[in-house]
Amino acid sequence: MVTTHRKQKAREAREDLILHEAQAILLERGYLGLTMDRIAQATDYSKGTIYQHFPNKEEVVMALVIRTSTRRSALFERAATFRGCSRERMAALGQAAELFVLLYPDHFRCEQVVRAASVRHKTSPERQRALEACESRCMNVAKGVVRDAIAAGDLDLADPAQVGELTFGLWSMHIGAFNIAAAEWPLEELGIRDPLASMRANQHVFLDGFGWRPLYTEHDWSATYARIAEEVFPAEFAQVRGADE
Amino acid sequence: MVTTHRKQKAREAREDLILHEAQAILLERGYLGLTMDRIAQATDYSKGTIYQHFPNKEEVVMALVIRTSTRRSALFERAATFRGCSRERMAALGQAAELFVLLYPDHFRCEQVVRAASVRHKTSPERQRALEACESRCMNVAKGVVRDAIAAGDLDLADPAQVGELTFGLWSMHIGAFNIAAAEWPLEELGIRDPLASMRANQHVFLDGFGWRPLYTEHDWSATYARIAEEVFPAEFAQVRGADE
Amino acid sequence: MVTTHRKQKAREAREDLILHEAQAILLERGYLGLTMDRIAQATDYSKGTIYQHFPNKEEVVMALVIRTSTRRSALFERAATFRGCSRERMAALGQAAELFVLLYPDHFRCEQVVRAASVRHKTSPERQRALEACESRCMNVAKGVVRDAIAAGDLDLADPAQVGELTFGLWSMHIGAFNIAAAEWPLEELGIRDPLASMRANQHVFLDGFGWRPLYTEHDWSATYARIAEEVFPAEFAQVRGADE
Amino acid sequence: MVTTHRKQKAREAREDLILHEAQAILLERGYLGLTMDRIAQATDYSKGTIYQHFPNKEEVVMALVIRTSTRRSALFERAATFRGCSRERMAALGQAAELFVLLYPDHFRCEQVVRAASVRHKTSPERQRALEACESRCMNVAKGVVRDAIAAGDLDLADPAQVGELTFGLWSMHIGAFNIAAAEWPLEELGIRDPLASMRANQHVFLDGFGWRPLYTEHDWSATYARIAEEVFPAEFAQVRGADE
DNA sequence: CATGAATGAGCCTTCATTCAT
DNA sequence: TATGAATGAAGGCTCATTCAT
Repeated sequence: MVTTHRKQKAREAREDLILHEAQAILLERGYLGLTMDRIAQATDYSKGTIYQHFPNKEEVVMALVIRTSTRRSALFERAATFRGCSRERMAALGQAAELFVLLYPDHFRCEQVVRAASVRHKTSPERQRALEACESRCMNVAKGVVRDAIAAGDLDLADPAQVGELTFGLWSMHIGAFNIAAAEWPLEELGIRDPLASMRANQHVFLDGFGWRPLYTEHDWSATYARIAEEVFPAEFAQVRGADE
Repeated sequence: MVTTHRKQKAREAREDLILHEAQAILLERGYLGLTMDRIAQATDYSKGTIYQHFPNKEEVVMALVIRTSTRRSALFERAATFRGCSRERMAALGQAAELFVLLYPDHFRCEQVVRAASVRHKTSPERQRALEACESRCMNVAKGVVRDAIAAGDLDLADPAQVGELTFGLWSMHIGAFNIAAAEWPLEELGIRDPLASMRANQHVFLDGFGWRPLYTEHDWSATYARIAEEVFPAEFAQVRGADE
Repeated sequence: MVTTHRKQKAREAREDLILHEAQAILLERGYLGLTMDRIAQATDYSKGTIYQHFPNKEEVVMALVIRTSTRRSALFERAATFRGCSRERMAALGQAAELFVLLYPDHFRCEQVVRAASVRHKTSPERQRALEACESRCMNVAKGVVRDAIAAGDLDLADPAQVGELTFGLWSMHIGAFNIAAAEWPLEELGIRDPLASMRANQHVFLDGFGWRPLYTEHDWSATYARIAEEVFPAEFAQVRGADE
Repeated sequence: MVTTHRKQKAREAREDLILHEAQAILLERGYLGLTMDRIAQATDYSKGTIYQHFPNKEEVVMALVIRTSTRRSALFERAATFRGCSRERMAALGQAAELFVLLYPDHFRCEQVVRAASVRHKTSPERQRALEACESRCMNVAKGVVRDAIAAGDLDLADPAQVGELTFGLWSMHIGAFNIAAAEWPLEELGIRDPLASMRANQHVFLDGFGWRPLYTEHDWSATYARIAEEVFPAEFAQVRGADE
């Protein structure tokens, strides 16, 4: 029993090491540059051992994405606990999303890889479901905040179907902004220096469009953001700021 | 002379065929599944012939994207000529973007491929510039309409820099929505059936947030859309509708 | 008749152009870098036209080598006419060999290529014979001078077979020195700065070893070399010196 | 431990086999005819396995040359230990060079290949240095004997720089003679039947030219050569003679 | 005659995966 | 259970040569 348990722990540690190194390679050399040989070399294990953990290369990348996505939904769930009015809580969600991007700046590219049908379909159904679950959790957290806003009278939606639509709008702005930023599009031509800041501003405009109270002009948002950073993500912000210097 | 001309035409036809088949393969099997061998086989030409048209695989994809992107900027430029108030003209631009997606539903994925630096940097500088030019044209058309709105008093922006930000917002919603749709994300969970329609609604909310008049509730937009379809894109709409049936 | 003649001249001019460009390519990019495509492009003729002059790539290189080798034997024959004693005439031959290297510094590499059996055997027997004839002429000129030396009493050889041996000795020193120089061997380690000068000195030592009079120490060789340059190769030396500046 | 050792040996055996077959192909079909495919086929290994030993074709040839060159410098070093006067020791060096040619008749052509800059520059710096080291050792051995001759009063050189020149002379005769022989030049025309013997004779003439005592005519060289064969290279001569029959 | 599009064998190299030790 | 040698299909690309126009 004890032995089994110890072995189990060793196994997990190994798996973590593999994923850690795989991620580093993926970021440095791209998906085509990620080879089982290189993972073996980086981890100091043999190729055979790698294959005992992951039946193929696709599963490695999938596991990578799931691991990070799990952290994202955790961030979202923590953000939703922010003690504030509904729109403040939604701002906390936005903060979580931004924070996630800062913490895992390359996850986006990894996820794109797994999104390619040719890759995803080679992975096990369990892992596919695990990934979907991560996403569901994020979206449901967001929907919950929207519903709370309606319940609290902060937001009036003509149609309950708009709950999903609003969420979709925020989400697509987020995804789109990162896509654009990652793709080396000529943002200077638009006068955009800090895509993250612009995106945050635009999301507020969008929520104002829905009439979600308090409107952007009715509230001291910088105070709210300071509180979010301090009350919900103190450790993460410290980490992000530390990396900056 | 005549001979030269005929040869030139044959060459172009060949190039078109290659691009056509390459696109089909790219969509079916992804970028990694697109090989020069397969292009050769699909076009019934030999590999050598393919290489006489395109010096490498990356240039094939690049040519593909440029060809379609050129059509997009043409659609945008036509949309901007719509005779209506400023927000109606912006709606025409949105219409152009939607139309483009319906006409070339797969362009989006192709473009993603070329966006990857590792691919783009292998193509000739001329092609790179050509692609950038397409994008610039689209963005400048959009910025022009925003500026016209300000000049006409339909829109008040606190800061002229917001011209770019507004454009960026619409654009990122557009890109994000298609990314999400293309990635087989579980949109049903959000109750989204028609991502295009949802995106259009969200963009109106966004513009309302900026106070761009006439607001969504102040105007008969379905009449406007009907006019756009009829006056600016009659042929295209016929084609799209025809494909539906 | 006249037409035929004119055509013949045009044909030869074209052939010269082809060889000229082929040589340039061969030198710049090596044998593997010499392609029929490049020759066609450099000459502004089509590939088909090139093939009407030379049935394959090997023949091009062969023709190249023969053309230059012919010039070498011409230099040798002229050198042998130098009016001086036998050893001075042999010095003139050495001078011719050096001059040739200066005039056609890359011929050596071209010749190496043709020497490879795999290349030579693809060329026509006539061309193979033509190349051998060039070499024979050079060697016979040298042998003639040796025989003249014996006849004049300047040289005593124990065995008439040594006529060939002496020639072979000079020749191998020549070839060897250029091989070594061309191969980027670390000559500095031997303190050799100017392989050509060293080779000339060594050849004199060699002839001294045979007792060919006048010995190196018995004669003002610099005066002889000056006379050779002036009387036999005035134009060539002018050309070589001109290139130096 | 034992396993590691056995594996190491197996690896070396494999490498030897690869080099052996590669050499055969190189000699039969030339450098261009040497392909990784053919090596794989000849060794009955797959191409992938070959690449696990040598990262590219150039390295294969380089390894080939280094392996044999190492043997050459060993022969040289042994030759220099011959107990005799200085000129006898130089004769032993000549003997080593001849022996080497008889033992590895094809090395010469392989070396030519590696000499081509385009090939050498694709190999690892370590291998490049290893090859240079081989050559340096040979040349230094020769220079050492020349210096000993001067010290012993057997040789007077006007200028110490001539130590290198003398070495260069012998060396170039050697290289040149083999180049000529390998290139299927028409040696019969010179009456040369045995290029090796002629070269040896010529080298003696050359040393006589320097006045290196004892001169060719002052000494029983056949006795010296017999002693060299017996005292320094008994095994090698047996091998060479055995192959003759 | 000139042209250059078309061919297709062939080259070097990579890498996911298997399996004997 | 760990290892890493072996595999071999596949990929991108080149180029001598042919032949219809």
